[in-house]
Amino acid sequence: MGIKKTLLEDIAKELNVSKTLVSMVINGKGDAYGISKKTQEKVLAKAGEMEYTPNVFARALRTGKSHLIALLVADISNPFYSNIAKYVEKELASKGYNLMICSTDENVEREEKLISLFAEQHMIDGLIIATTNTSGEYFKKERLRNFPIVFIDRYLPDIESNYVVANNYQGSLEITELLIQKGCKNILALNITPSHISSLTERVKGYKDALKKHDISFKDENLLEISFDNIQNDVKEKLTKRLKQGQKIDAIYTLNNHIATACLNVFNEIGFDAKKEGVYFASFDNISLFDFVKPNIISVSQPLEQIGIEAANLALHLIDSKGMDASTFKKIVLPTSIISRD
Amino acid sequence: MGIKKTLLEDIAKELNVSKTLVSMVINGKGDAYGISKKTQEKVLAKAGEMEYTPNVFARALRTGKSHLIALLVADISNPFYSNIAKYVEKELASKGYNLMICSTDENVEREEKLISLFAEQHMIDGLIIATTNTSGEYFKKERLRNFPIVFIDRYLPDIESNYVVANNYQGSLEITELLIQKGCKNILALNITPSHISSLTERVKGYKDALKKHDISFKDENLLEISFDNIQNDVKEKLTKRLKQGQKIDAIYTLNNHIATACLNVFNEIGFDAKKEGVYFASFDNISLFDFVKPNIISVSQPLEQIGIEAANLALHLIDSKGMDASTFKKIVLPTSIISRD
DNA sequence: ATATAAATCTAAACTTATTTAGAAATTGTT
DNA sequence: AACAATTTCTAAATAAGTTTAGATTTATAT
Repeated sequence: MGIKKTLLEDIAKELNVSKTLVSMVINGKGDAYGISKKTQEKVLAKAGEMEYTPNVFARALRTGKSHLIALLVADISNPFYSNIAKYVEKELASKGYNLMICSTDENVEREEKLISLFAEQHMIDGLIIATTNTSGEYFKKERLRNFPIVFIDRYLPDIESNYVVANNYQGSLEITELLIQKGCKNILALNITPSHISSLTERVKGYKDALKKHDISFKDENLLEISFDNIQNDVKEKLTKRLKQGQKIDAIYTLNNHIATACLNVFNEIGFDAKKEGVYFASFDNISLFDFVKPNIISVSQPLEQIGIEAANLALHLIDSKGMDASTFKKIVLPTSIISRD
Repeated sequence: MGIKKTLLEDIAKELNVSKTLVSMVINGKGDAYGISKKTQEKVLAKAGEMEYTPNVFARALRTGKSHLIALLVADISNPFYSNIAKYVEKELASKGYNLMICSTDENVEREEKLISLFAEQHMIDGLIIATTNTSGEYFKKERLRNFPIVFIDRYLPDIESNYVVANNYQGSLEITELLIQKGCKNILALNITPSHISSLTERVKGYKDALKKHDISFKDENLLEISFDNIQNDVKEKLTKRLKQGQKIDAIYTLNNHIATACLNVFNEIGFDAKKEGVYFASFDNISLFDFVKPNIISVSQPLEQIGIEAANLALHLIDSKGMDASTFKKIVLPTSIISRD
């Protein structure tokens, strides 16, 4: 292993002091423990010279703090999550914390295994999670009580929790209204099923309420439920079928970026030209490349940077006020914006 | 902190055995240490019943292994990296390792700080990195000698190292040849500068060699160097200028997905319609949404999954054969493919 | 029954830091 | 100079595992 790592004890020996003292100084507690300025300087100088870096495991073992926070997302390759991840990391780095990003692959068991590994064993100090779980049952475990957890994107209705989400209801309401203003009456919405996920149910609610608000009656045939396991094929089958029967569609509105991409693929496959057909295409979630995609996409943009920053800071807050504040849950709901691309 | 965590000692006391024995059994070394089957069963049953999970810090402190591998990328929000990250994680998870993904923001100091924090302190067992460093100097440090490091995407020419990269030269050669076959003579390439990065220099080389191979002389005015700090503006300025002067362009070829996106933005801004102008648009790197972007993009697709899997396994191999194998470096170069989208 | 070998188990050391309780050195007071 | 009060520092305990060296117990051979 190349060269031996410098230990506290090595510095202590060099300076003929105790490792206790060295530890105190290096942790910035020299003044608090009444170590003379001169000694402090000596220690810091020697530590620098010997390139001392503390062993994080020994430190974490003793203190119970790792300065590590984990971010669990369903799929890190989804730009929605990878962008949030970037901002979470940046914010945490500025506060002396490191981020572990893990992708659960929308797999509940894997999510629970990771939480168990990281959180229950206190490998991490806090957890930020876009959960794929549909019930809060798992999070009620005794071991997770009082563990700092921040939900992002999605929260679980059946437990009290701290969360940072976009205003899915409002965003969905607004984009639907925009379509209505453009003259659309028959707006076909595509949702993922099973969708106990809070963000999606609220988007559906926003869609329906917008219709109601403008006296358009909701029709079952205008909400396609796409099976998560088989998005591409399911969109192809159900969309093709719907396009052929039922009332003519004025707009297609996908409730997340996954379905949007699947739709675009299907448009290509079946040779459906939305522009020619006079059909608007809209989607919740915004991806920068949407700017160049044909057909034009009207989209709801979530404040990714803000979600990241708020989630990071909320996690740090929970860590600092461990237990003190356990009774009050912070629920942060951030506004979305519509990108219309006419 | 809710309920007290179960310790080895707790199990030992319950069963009236030593914690040594419990540790051995739990680590699957019961047979090796000659613990009777009956006792082993007893221990495992009790451990399950008491929901024992080992303290990773204590374990790592004693063994020097954390079963953690870090993946450092320049920008996790870049789909190229986030996709690789997904596959690396999946592969490692299947082998009992966990992945820490960190984004260095193309910032050399941050990269070095993270490496120092993770690798030099042995917080991680291995490192997979798309380095933003331009020289291998930092990696020659005594402390990093023999530390398992796998470079991905980019390697440093001035040091011997283990790496997994796409065949950037070949891919660039092929896409340039494809453009030439389509009748292009004046192919404008846009590169990032400063580009000591191996992947980019090889793409430039592939581009130039393709021209040479087809007896087309390379012109300086057909290779724009875009400043990394200011991609968008720089592309706008230099591309606009080039479009107005010099010989007419037959194709625009961006050397990575960042510049491709910047170009698309500029096309929009200045109202340049590549199709109308009869200009092909090509880019190294492929993003799934490219399928729907106008103008059509001819692109070089890198084998993201394969890169991820190979990198993960190479890292694990290095960890296993710590030091044994230090003299032979594995250099894995994977083939790319062209996606032509006519 | 006794010595030897094999099987099974354990006490204590060890990993590297932090923290507690208290010792030693210095300063101040009379 | 004697005693108290500060200031400065340290030995030892501690975190929770793994590993080493060796102790017991059981089985086998004579």
